[in-house]
Amino acid sequence: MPEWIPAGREECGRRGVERVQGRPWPVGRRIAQGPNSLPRRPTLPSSAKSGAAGSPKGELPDRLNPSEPKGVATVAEAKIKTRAEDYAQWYQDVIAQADLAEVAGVVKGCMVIKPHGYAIWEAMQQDLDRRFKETGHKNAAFPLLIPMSFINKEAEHVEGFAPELAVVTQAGGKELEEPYVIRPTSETIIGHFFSKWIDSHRDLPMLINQWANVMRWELRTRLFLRTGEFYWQEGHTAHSTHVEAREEVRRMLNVYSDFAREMMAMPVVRGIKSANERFAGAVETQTIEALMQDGKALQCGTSHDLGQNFGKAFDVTFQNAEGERDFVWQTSWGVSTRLIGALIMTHSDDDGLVVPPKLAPIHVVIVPIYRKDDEKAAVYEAADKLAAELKDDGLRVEVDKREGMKPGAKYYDWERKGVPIRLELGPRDLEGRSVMSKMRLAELDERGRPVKEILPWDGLGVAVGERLDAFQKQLYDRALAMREANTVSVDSWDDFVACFEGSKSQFVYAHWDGTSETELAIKDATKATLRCIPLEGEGPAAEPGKCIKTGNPSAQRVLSLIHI
RNA sequence: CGGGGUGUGGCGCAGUCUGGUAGCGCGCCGCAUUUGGGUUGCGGAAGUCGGAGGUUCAAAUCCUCUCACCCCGACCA
Repeated sequence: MPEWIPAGREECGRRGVERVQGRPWPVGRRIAQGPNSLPRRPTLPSSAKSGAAGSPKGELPDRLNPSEPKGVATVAEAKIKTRAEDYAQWYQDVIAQADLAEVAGVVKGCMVIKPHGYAIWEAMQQDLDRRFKETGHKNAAFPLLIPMSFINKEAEHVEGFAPELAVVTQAGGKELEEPYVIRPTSETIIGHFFSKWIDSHRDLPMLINQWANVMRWELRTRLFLRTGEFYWQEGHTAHSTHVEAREEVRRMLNVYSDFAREMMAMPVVRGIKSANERFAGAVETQTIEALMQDGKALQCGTSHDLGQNFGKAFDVTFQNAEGERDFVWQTSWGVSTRLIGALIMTHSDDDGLVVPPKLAPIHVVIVPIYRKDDEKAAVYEAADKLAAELKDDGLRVEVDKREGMKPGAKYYDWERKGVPIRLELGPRDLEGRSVMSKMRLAELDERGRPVKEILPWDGLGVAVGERLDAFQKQLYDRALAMREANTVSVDSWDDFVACFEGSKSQFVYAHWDGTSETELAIKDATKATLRCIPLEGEGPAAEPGKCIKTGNPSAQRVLSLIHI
């Protein structure tokens, strides 16, 4: 084995290790070696069942990429439908195979988020919570049940939410005098408390966030994307001026877009919703929109300028420095467990879940390889030691000691679950004080086998950290490339219609005359909805033109496409 | 709310038309075998057939009622 890494020193080389915000793994100060700079192990006998050759898995510039060779059907392919075959089924299969969640079944439209899925949500929460606190917000909790009369106080709010309310009419064995609704969102009940808490401009701004579950009785549900009950965070703030409230709306929208980009490795377009798509009761709704692999858009987060609407409905007033009483200016903003759906549809592939390392429940899985009991004991001992060291480096590590399962079966299992890096550790590695490492999106060699690399024990944490960094970046670049490849600007109605022929969908920038009538007419004709009017710096440069539908003047292009 | 469908071991299904011993695959448990890309064999445990009523000597199967969930459309983070 001439290419084998020679035995190294005892220490695991964590000197010179530092942590970076939002990045739990160690990062070496020394220059990162390219992933291909280390020797590759001699080739192993290839299994007859090994999957598709060609088509490097690390690239997915086109969505779906239906021309991708399928190769011999494997067990994995039988368990997960390909995206090209049936995108909706693929989505369900990925969730089932990665053990993220399941349909509750006993409760209509609701889901059970399983530990592996919830861990992703916890990672999201942790980072978002940090960002909220850094921008001055404090967490609080308000009642799950809201008096029906509260919902009725804001005209547009009632109208918007009435159809999806779940109502409690009985409690303690008696009919309630006034029914409660299970919160669909908390503007009303928080408005009530703001009116108690706010009296002076010195009480402002009031910056509150709540982590909670909410219920909206949806007619059609999909795991994570739209369920009867979901988990989210709702920020609620009150300000003394509209200008300050609008700054808050934009600030939190940017928190969301930064989070999407940095943590989820997901590019988003920031924009303003049309009147039709606006939050019920808001003056303006700002949004981040992402393009999924099937060409559809997903609204991933919203930030609302509530104006004084709820202030007036709940009598939230304050006395300003001049001694005059005024209604507060409020905002609200939220992201939900839908983001997990966005994550799946942005990065995952036909082999299962792919998660960016910064949100991955498990960064590294160590698969021990052995034949005999004595080998097993030695390999387990080494695996535990390496795992402990990697954990010391801040990595989330799992040693897969399941008995009666061949290593190959474990490989597939962890790949379906989206673990970014797998380390294979066997007797030969013990001799060489090394491990065989394989990335979740490893390219395939000329013979269709995934490229693996040998990493020495010495400095393993740093080497793994570098690879996780590269993986995080690779995912973002790939997602951005996919979005760019599926974004067009059109100027004529015919070109616009062509963008949505059949089941096609993509990001389309087009001129619109700004009226709801035209927006609805376009939707009727093409199923395409207006996702947002892009903020400055998003999409093509703002330039006047003519509406593709009516020919009326338009100040700038808007983003339109079919949504999920 | 319309349209369609499904309820049978943990999961996926067959059996229902034509009433007569509760079946199959996967999973699970045990033993052996295997282990660097989805081992194999033998043995085993596990089901009030969604619920109620009815017909019958006999009901998963036929009749009536009922409940729940899923999928497709209209609403939405």
